[in-house]
Amino acid sequence: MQKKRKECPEVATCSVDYAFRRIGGKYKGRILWYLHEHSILRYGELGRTLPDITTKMLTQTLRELEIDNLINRKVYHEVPPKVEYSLTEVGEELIPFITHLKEWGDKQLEREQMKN
Amino acid sequence: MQKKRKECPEVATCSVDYAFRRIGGKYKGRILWYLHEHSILRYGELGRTLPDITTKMLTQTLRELEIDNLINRKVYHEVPPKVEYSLTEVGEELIPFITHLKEWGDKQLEREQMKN
DNA sequence: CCGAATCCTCAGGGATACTG
DNA sequence: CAGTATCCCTGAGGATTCGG
Repeated sequence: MQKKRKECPEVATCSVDYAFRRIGGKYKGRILWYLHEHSILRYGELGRTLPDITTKMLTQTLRELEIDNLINRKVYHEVPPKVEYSLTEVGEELIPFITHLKEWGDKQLEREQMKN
Repeated sequence: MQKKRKECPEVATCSVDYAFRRIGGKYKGRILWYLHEHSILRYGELGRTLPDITTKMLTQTLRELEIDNLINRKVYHEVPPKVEYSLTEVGEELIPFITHLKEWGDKQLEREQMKN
């Protein structure tokens, strides 16, 4: 264990780890889900949909998702500015599994309700 | 945005966020996946399967998964000691979606190979 | 309206040594 | 073998201010 932490071959080629690094973080799951539900959302709309996020994290997270080719960013050069975000095809491919995960979460939340 | 960060109702009841908090972190995805692949793994076997993990994180992560009722911990009171980990039913319910995610990751990794 | 730029905090994680 | 116990550090994320 823990020798040569970086460049570890197991980690480098593990698709589970690969995928989790791409959708990990505090907000990526919810952003992908909301974009799926609404098809298109503007920057400000996303911000209101995630009440606990700061502009810094919103921008940063959107950039990462864009670089990983999970979302599209469409800029309207108007005044006032307008930017729309939507899922790419690759991003859409993640939806079935986020749906699965959400259903699981709903079930667990219900179970926890039962106890109280 | 960012007023009253904690106890935000949207976050408290969002099942997507709920689920991601339970399977987030650096190792949980891989641990669940390996436990699914092997059915039962001992502490040391898990450690060898995740070459980049430390004993501290391995123990800590296993405890969290156990508290969330995703894995079973079975202790054999022998010398030398022996502890086996396996998925609970609730944990098994996550497998279809981790499978989905893994397939997605494999496909992305292939695409990245193509470019090089 | 949609960010960029700073500065800062803190918790997730790492290294190392020790134990029943 | 299967952990504990410490100490430590990095980087994800937060608060605030400024700009086109």
